[in-house]
Amino acid sequence: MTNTTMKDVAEKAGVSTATVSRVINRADNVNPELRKKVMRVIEELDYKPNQLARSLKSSETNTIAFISSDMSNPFFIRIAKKVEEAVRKNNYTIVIGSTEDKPEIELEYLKLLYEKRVDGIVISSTGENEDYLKDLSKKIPVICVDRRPQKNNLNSVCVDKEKATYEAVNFLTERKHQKIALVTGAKKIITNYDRYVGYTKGIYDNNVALNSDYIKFGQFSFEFGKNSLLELLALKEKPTAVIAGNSFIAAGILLIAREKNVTIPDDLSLISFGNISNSQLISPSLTYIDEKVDEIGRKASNLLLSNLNNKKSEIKHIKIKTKINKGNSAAVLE
Amino acid sequence: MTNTTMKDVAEKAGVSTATVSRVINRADNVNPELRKKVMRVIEELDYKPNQLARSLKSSETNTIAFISSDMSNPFFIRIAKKVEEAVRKNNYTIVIGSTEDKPEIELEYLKLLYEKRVDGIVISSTGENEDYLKDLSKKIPVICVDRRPQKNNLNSVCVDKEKATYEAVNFLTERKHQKIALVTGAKKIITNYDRYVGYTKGIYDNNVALNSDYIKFGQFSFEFGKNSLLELLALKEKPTAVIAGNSFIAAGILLIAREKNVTIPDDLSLISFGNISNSQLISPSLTYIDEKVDEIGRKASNLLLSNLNNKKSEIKHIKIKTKINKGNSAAVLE
DNA sequence: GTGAAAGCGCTAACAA
DNA sequence: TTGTTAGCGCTTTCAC
Repeated sequence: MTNTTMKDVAEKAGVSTATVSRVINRADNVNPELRKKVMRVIEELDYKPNQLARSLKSSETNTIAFISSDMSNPFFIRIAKKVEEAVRKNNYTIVIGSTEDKPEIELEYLKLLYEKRVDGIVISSTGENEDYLKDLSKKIPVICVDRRPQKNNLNSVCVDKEKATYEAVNFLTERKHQKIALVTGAKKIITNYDRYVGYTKGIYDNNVALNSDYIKFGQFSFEFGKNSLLELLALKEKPTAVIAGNSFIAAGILLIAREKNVTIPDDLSLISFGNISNSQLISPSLTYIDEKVDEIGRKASNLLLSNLNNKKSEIKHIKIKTKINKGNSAAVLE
Repeated sequence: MTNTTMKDVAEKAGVSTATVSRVINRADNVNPELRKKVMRVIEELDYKPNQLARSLKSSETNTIAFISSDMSNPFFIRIAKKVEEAVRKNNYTIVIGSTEDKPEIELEYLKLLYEKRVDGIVISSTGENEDYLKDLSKKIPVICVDRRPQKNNLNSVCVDKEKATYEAVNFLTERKHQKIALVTGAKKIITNYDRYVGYTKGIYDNNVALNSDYIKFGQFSFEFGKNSLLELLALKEKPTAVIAGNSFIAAGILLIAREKNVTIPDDLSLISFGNISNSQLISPSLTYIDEKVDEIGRKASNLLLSNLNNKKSEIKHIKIKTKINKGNSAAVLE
């Protein structure tokens, strides 16, 4: 079951491979008669051009990579989906990689994908392989999404997590909260640093006492949300409000609150980065920071495509503005 | 910024490309001295082999494709993730495609991916391009997941939806339900046909009256779940139980039930294919058909990998057994 | 152990 | 308009 090649078609049609190539590439300089004949043979032989060979010549694979920590996180999926839709229209396919936020896996993927000569990369990076990314970006477009590059100048489409967190603190202090906790993902991840900075600045500017017990770094997971709230509830000075770094954490917090009869928002206010799944079925409705996920996806795709089409485009840093979507999970203290 | 090639390395190291090739492929028949020298030059030049060229020779791309209707559906994501994990360990990358259940998009993807010479395909197909799939399967392994092939003999790893639905009907009749509705996805999709058959057989075997108003085909969506329940509630003879074809539909049903003050399970029982996201936060807990999603993913990966390694493996049909996971959404009628 | 050379399937410059 | 040919970057005989 060996594959039909252009040569087979050429022979059977009694023409050269160049002519076959012209036919399948819709070049106009080929005799209509011949074209028809070739087309017929292509049909008969069920010939399918080998993109590998094409790519080897053109050094374009029409493939882009999407790398994130976790492809089962709705946040990344929504971005990936937008990117997929956008690039498909431009005849690209998309290969995906989940790194579990492990730098080794990330690096392995980056190397592999470069060797496979993907035409571009969209990545939400661990941050540990940034120099490698910078090198890559000299050869193919690299777009950082959600997590901003730290020391290198790379294209990026990110939410301003610092500002968002700062605003969340303001939102809470305006509602008279003074004991505000921050529960978020791993310390190493730049977005959590940004949340931390936004948080501490907010605390400072609002003349609130800084309490280190209120700051929890861990994972973006349901479990971590649960455990963190358990710890916070065990403090002598319980917080009156929590800012959750993502929706998995928020869900964990909601669950423990319910189990421990901590009423949200009466006993505890909660603001989350991003809304939780099936939120319509869960009460109270969350007050959450809308990260404009689709906008991230759209802008990242556009940036990628324009870089793909124009090698010389200059590096852009796009900041997505968030807004707080008011639900019923944040109360005003008397 | 032209790429370093094997030739560059060979020249700089003063050897032939054959030797370089042997070095990077860890062939044993190369002088340790030379090997070191070549390695050093590879480092210096930061040489990365071009997989495209390799693939052209070997006709293996180490890439597999995962095609489903909707990559943002948790059901498919969980399967895809299992597949990704499994194939990554074997040095494959995974390219994904969402078809939105449109046969044209599916066909477009299949053609494109074949031209790109993916080594294998895992697909949850619309069913409309099955002959094309069969052709493909003569060249590369094709594994159908979740949706069984209809007329062709293709590898498959599927849940027995007919049996599962039949059992759900039994489960409900045992609890004295006689007015049971089925709300599921599009009629064209084979799994919905199977659900329909399982449903009607269950109705027959339990001597329940068949009521066509109780059967709703539509989409696997939240919206369709909502609209369907609205319609069912408008009937003179309202059903006492609903079987939802997937968790999106179930979520829609839960929402409308809540809005219309229809208490589940007191006023209406609900059984869903698959549990909903954040189920811990939603009450009542669902009685659902556990489709063993991870098992599907695992078995599909294994089947794929064994086919990849052994071209002559025979076609297998793996049926996944479901089981009903009892929650609090299905009541016993007095 | 090493190199020369052919070839994987295609495209594109150049000739005819 | 069409064919010849070289070459994309690599692997792999086959000599040496």
